[in-house]
Amino acid sequence: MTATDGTVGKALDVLEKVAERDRPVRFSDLLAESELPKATLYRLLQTLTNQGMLRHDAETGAYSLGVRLVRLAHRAWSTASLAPLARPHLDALARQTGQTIHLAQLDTAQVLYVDKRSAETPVEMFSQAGKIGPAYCTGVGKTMLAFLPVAQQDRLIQQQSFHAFTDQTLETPERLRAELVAIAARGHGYDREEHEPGIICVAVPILSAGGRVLGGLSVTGHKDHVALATLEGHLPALKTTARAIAEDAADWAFPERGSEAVMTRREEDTCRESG
Amino acid sequence: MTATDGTVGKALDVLEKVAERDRPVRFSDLLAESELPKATLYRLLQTLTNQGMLRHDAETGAYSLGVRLVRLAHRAWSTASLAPLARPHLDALARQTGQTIHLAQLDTAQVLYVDKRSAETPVEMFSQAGKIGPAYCTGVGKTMLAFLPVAQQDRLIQQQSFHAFTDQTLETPERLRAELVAIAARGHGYDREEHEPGIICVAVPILSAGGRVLGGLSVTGHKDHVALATLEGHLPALKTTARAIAEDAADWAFPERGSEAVMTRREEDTCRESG
DNA sequence: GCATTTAGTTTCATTAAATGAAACTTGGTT
DNA sequence: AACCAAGTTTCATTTAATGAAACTAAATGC
Repeated sequence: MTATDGTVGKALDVLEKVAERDRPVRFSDLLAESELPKATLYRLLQTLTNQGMLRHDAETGAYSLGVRLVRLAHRAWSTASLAPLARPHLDALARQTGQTIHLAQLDTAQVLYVDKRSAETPVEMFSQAGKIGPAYCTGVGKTMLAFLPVAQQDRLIQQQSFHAFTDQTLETPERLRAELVAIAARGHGYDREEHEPGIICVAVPILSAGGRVLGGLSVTGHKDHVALATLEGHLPALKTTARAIAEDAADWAFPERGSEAVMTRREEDTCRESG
Repeated sequence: MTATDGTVGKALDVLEKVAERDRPVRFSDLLAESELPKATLYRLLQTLTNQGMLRHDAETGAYSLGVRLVRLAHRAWSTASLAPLARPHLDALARQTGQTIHLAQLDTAQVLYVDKRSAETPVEMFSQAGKIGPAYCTGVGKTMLAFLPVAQQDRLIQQQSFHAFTDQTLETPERLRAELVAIAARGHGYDREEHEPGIICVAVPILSAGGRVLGGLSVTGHKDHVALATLEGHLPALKTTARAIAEDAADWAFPERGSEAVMTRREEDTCRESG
């Protein structure tokens, strides 16, 4: 991001710029907010369009994300995210707790919600997921940070913006660090209206056998409807679910180094029963 | 793809290579199937990892798709595909017909299924969608091809592989071309077990006001369970749905050049009610 | 209807970055 | 201990990216 990473880095930045907007963007718009000189940006856009990562509407002249990205998206979703594998576990947890469940992973210094389940809207996948949030003031965010190796933790703390969303938000690296120590000692984290007034949650980390942070899991509620103590009551279920997800992830990640083993879990990527 | 497009093209090819496998890939595996020299591949992988497009597991040394791609996924999905916008329409159509519905778009010469709805599994989004299939032997594929400008149509026909999935598969460009003419004249296409034995479908194109192919829509069934005539009976509903989707897409794509207008449809990309 | 601005595209000498052969390091084998 | 395989680094060479500026096309103003 900062260390531009050559041409590829620039190209990906451009891609990101297009992705940020949720409407097609014209060349000049991108040019305005980009450091890049006209010709460079132009050629990058051409390349990305060529590659199917962007689409260029001939009529309006606007760029939008391309279908190739959508295809990669599916792959990324089912390979890199815990979501598909965690699905049944989240379903069970949602049913059991009757509360809103979040499944998150770290995207550099931010929290990426990869799935969300609420009691009311039973199965709502990609529509709700895919969103990002701050790490320093959310239950899952802080909890994931808490279980990171110190070096990485320090780096990410420095990257936090420490905006005071509410009067409960931890506003300094020091306070956050203290909180992380407490979370690590306790084994789970809280969100006490630090991001949004009224919203509270209890979160646990999803850890690999080696102790690596795979993701975070939380039960969330509004304090007018549910007490923090009630949410804490779901801790055993949360922990069981987190462990179950971690186990499934381990089975999947590398069953036995190098073998092309079983492959039961995911269907082929070509659409059968086509139409 | 063929015209490597410089460094960016190569980097994206590498990304694709990783995406193809549904397990983490080791450096040597990629090296084996790549044209690129060791050092070049190595640096590209580093760059992509740096950029968050890939993840590199320190323990196993394997590469997998990164979370940044998952985040882009959400964006691509909700921006570049018809899926989110078509959702309510598909729900209605599925309810009305009681059959399996496919929503597809063209990804270069292939069909990309962006959503699928079946009577049995009511809402199943990303898990089922995102898959790709051949254009020359699926209902949606042929139908989309049929409504393309000739130049593009010719180009894409040349890119078809014409593998005989079943004994019904159209095996030559000539036969396909004849079929496309018939589809264009008729306004809708069929799949008569051309891709999978037993699977039949009726498909219509989703066309913009200007006649551009936005996507394809189909009702699919197994011939043991439903007659082609029955599926044809759903044609009015299919057409209505296709038109409705096209209209929504038009409204969305460019409401009034350059204005930052209404923006009612999609929520902000940051997660509220966080957890 | 002509001049002018704005948006997008192309050119080309310069410069920076990608390249890849080979050397090196690391960890596991026989 | 010698060997081998996998991954990483080096560095002179080559190639491709760069960006200022010129150009074109369309839209807008006078």
